[in-house]
Amino acid sequence: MPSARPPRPATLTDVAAEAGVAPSTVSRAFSRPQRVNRHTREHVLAIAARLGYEPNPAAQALESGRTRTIGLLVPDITNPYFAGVIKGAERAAAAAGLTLMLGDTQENPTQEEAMVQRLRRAVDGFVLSAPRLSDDELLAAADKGPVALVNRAVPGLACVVADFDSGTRQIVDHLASYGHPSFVFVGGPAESWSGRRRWRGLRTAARRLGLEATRFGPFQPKLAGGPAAADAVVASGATAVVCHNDMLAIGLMRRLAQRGLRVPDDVSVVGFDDIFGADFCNPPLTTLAERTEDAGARAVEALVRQLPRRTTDQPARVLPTELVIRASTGPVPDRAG
Amino acid sequence: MPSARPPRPATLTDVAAEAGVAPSTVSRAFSRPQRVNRHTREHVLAIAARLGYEPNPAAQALESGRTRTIGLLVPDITNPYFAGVIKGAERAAAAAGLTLMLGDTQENPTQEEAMVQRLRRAVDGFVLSAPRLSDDELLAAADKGPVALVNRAVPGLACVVADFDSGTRQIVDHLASYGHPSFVFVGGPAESWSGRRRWRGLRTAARRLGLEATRFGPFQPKLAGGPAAADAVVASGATAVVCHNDMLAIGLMRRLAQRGLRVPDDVSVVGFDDIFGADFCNPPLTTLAERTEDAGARAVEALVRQLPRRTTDQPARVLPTELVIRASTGPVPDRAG
DNA sequence: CAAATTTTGGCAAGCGTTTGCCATGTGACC
DNA sequence: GGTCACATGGCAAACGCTTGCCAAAATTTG
Repeated sequence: MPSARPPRPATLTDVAAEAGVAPSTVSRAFSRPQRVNRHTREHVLAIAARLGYEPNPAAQALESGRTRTIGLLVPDITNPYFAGVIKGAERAAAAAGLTLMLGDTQENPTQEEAMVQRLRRAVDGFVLSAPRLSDDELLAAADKGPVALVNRAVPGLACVVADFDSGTRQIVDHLASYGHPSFVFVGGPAESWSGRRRWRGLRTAARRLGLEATRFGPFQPKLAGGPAAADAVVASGATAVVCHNDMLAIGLMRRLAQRGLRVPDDVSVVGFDDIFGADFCNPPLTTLAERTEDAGARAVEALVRQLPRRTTDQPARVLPTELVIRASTGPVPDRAG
Repeated sequence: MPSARPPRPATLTDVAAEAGVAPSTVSRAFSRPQRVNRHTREHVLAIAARLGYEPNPAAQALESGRTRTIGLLVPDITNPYFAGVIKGAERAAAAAGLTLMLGDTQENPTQEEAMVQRLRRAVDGFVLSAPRLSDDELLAAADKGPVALVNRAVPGLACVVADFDSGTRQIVDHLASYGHPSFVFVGGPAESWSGRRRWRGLRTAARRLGLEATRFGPFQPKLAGGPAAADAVVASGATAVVCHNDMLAIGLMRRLAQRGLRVPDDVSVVGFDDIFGADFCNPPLTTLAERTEDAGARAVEALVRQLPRRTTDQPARVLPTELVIRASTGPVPDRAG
């Protein structure tokens, strides 16, 4: 063994020299196994293993243009809803040999745009979860590279969305069955597509069943948005509230409790997402469950599918939703007067 | 304007040609502003802006060896504790112009090792949150590149840890003040350094105050670990329980409720972390709060500090903890017999 | 057995930057 | 007016890998 082992990490060239073949052969032994004789390949692989060779991703990316990395942007990492999406995406990405670059856009369209810009050259594509960007901006982004959307449908783009039509109908059915003549929808950010979708579904279902639906908001889709929403609800005298998401619903319930209102005796509360915590808050929250990990995983898969070449048409993948009835909803209160 | 705008993204060379300078000048205009005449620089920058030039990160990484990216590995993304760490790390990384690569190790040392291996060449350094690897393995990893640890202290490595000594003392004081003669510690994974640290602190504090402390476990540090832990606790007849973390504590409380035990009337429960949900579960959980976002941010800062050159010595940064007393703890029950 | 075909491996040209080194221009200093 | 130092810009060699193209070898075909 004449050649000294270099102190720096072994390169493909080192392996080639040690194995007595050309660098191209080593490269192909890894990336196009069938392009090289089995015997040669095994020899090369053995040498590579002995030298502890690991390809330099930067060099690979430079030449091939592929980074084996995808960007995942979420509005708020600390919202357990997105934690689920991240987990699912991470799993699917790992399965595809891809690495995840994570960005927290802080519910901010400007920030989102900036992150897409900044990461664009560093990733092979984006999964955008609940993006706050406009359709046009999203389309523009998709023009420069593969994109998959979670809970946002834009014609022509790969989308994974929850089945809000059926879900909102379930919610309204549930409320109607308890005798509520009306409800208020506590809305989230105006830019939220899923928020608009939820409201649309609720309103349609309400009309069909003869309930009256009112929309309040916008409110921050976090615990912190709850108090303001709760106060508006109290002032309105509503008997039932559907909140933009569980964070808001939980924040609202806490404020309601502070103000002496009982859930569900005085007010029924429904959320969206079925996040971690929805089943052990007090009372346990009735909410529309979404398969968040699936959503993340499906989005990555959709992205992977367009990685080699962009496919022509991408049908929106819609995920089932399911109303989880817990203790935060109940019959309409019997208020004399 | 003689040169046609290329359809592909503009490269540094394009900018150089258009500006009538050498590529090296363009490069320096960006990376070493003071190395080039102000007039020239402004001209170059203007051309670059007009051409929409953005440096190719792969090419930069290849030549410079720096990727402007750091890896963040956590045991479980869906644990809100780590969501906080991630958020803080993301913020600090963005502030330093760095991007985060995220990995979920699934509480699995093997997985953790594999991810470090896989990402090593793609990042400038790692933040390892609650790593399950052994000290030696961690040291070995640090030998190949910068590393910062969260809630794990290894001599010679940059560490950010919560102040468990003071924290555990607060817990035991609290329990003692309620008259509990003893308590059990419901332990998490054996590989968890912070778990060992917590137990050590509790035991020491217990001895000092004349309480008896027993350790159960290991249990999974998730909601799912709660039932088994609860049953063990019930069987033991303990009046107070300190859990490895809040997830476990909440899972345990739910099981306790199912079995007809009231918290805190029959059993007091204390957790660690003060995660999202700890304040609105039923009853609200007494727990040791940790500044998770700070922890993430500090770790990234410590990492950034060793990015240009490794510093000689890294004192562990210790973060304050604070006991949040809520409703899950109370006086020792008055059990006749 | 020669010709045609398929495998297999090597050559060399990049991919888009950074950076060490050198050449020039400019002003300062004596 | 000459010497020096410094500011500025260019040259060219990497960085480690991929890939189009070609040649040699092996295999099939007529």
